[in-house]
Amino acid sequence: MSLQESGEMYLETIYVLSKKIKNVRSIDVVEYMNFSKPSVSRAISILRNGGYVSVNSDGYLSLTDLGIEIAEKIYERHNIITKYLRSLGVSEEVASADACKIEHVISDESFEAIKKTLTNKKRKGCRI
Amino acid sequence: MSLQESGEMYLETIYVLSKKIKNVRSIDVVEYMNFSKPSVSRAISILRNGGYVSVNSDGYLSLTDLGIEIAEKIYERHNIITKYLRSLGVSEEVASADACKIEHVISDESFEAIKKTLTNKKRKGCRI
DNA sequence: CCAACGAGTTAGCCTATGCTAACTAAGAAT
DNA sequence: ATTCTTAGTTAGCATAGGCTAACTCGTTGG
Repeated sequence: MSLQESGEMYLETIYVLSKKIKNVRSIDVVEYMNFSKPSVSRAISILRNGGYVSVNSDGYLSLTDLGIEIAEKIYERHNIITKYLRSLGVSEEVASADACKIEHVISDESFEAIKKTLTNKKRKGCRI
Repeated sequence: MSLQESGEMYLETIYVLSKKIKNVRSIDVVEYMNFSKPSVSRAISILRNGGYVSVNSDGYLSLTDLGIEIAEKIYERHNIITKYLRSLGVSEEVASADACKIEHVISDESFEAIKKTLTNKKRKGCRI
């Protein structure tokens, strides 16, 4: 079972929330994503079945190794693509919103090309 | 009624086919997109209801002004994004496939920034 | 002790968008 | 003229992923 875009978003959200708060619950995901409790509940159970997430007896969510792998990949993409668009002069909000879409659909090849380009820009001290 | 990603793809396809052949029929769209006839049939009728496409008595498809506007926008995005990824060293097939996804989700702001960057690269004669 | 609240689940609806099976209708070919 | 082919439509299935309504269950407070 390969993950859909929405599954990736859930993993990324759990990952991001885990950096902010010690114990992440479904309700935190609900508030962060502005989805309903049933939507999150179902999504989490699908991710649990897929081996991406585990839920302990207190209802705290954690990512499995597989979940972390995917979440980190998406999160890195989000950050790099956002920075890249920022470097082209795009506003913070728009860059982040676009990165949020693009991160799920871009190929490894294109992403690596963008990442490399960004690194080169930095090395040269380019501001625009 | 605002168009979904799939609707944009159908419009773009009709637009592209119109450049190649004089009279575009649903069956041409079927073959081009590799979708089933019923899928295309339904999509066309939705686009017709939305005022994006018209079908004459011979079954030939044409885009309305609104349809052309959207198709041209998406088609331009496809081309510019493809070229841009190519300029970063991405292979033709991957660049085109990624552009096909990104074209539907990127904001005007980010797209214009990319377009401008590409224009600048050209002006400077940069090859990579 | 019992009511209220908070978190999570279940049931079931809705839309979008792919599909197959099976039909219709028009034109071509035997 | 009957049959075959081609294009398009209709009916209905499946999946993904939102939603609300309504339930459970554990904790907390009067």
